[in-house]
Amino acid sequence: MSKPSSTDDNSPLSERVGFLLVKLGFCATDRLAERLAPLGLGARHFELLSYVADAEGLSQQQLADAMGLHRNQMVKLVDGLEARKLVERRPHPADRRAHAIALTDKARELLSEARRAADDQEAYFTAPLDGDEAREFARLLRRVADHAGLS
Amino acid sequence: MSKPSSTDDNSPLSERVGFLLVKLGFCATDRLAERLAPLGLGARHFELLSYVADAEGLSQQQLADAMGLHRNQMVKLVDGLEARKLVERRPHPADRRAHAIALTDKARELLSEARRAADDQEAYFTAPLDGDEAREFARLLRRVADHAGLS
DNA sequence: TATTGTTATACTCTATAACTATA
DNA sequence: TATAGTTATAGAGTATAACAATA
Repeated sequence: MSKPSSTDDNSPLSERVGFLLVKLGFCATDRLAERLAPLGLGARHFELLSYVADAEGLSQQQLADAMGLHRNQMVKLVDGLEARKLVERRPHPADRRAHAIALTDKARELLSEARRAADDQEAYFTAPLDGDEAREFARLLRRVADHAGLS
Repeated sequence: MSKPSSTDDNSPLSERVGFLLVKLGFCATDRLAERLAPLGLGARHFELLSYVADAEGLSQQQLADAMGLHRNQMVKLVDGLEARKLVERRPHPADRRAHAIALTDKARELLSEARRAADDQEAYFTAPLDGDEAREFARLLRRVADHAGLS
């Protein structure tokens, strides 16, 4: 008894779910980067700004954990955004080793534009789907992502 | 009048389709790499072997086009597989500049194992879905990928 | 003149270790 | 002793330009 699968073992690579996820992932990353480039932001910058906007005052370590990065990588990421006056390293109220990362007003404005860029990228991928399909696609993606521990 | 969307502009990043595609893509790549590692293969090697299995005798340039790579990258990729006696560079029947890439019997055996690794990776992602949902997920993914020009 | 395979180079990303100041 | 931030370094991966052989 084997569980019925949506693809058989000899179906071409280009139709397999696991492989489609890989390819779509690279493509989605590229398309997002394209649309963010005019704003001078990379996908990582956008992600970080979004996290900080959702929860201001977190430490670099906490942000790194949330984004699945090592704290070493967070340093350069914050360096870049701080140099552009988009985030500030403030003294952490509870731990003098840590920085409390905060958004500037300039960043809040830029983030609005970046969200529109992300809307645009999303629309590009959901374009071939009608309303119901797009909602179902989003629901299934969230469920799969959740199960894979991406939350 | 704006088209109804599956997500509104202020929904958290982690629930947005565009971002889920990015994150799931990285995760799917990692999980595939994990399962292929015991076979000594990277995701790129597996992809190349699969393409060659589907159409033997293609040139490196044609394979590079199919995989969305530059021909320069294909050289090292083929080098690695040739060193392990998984592919052969044969004289191309129609163009003396080109190589006709062929699979060895050893590669055909390894490819069977690699496909099982890919099945395993796929099962990991579709685990939270029931049969109907998995089929619908695959259908939607194919449609989106197709529209994004990944075929 | 254009194309295939190749090499070399540089640039970006990422992974790791080590240091400092705090806890 | 462990943790937050930092720095430096090495490795993988990627992008580009150039060259020889052939079309």
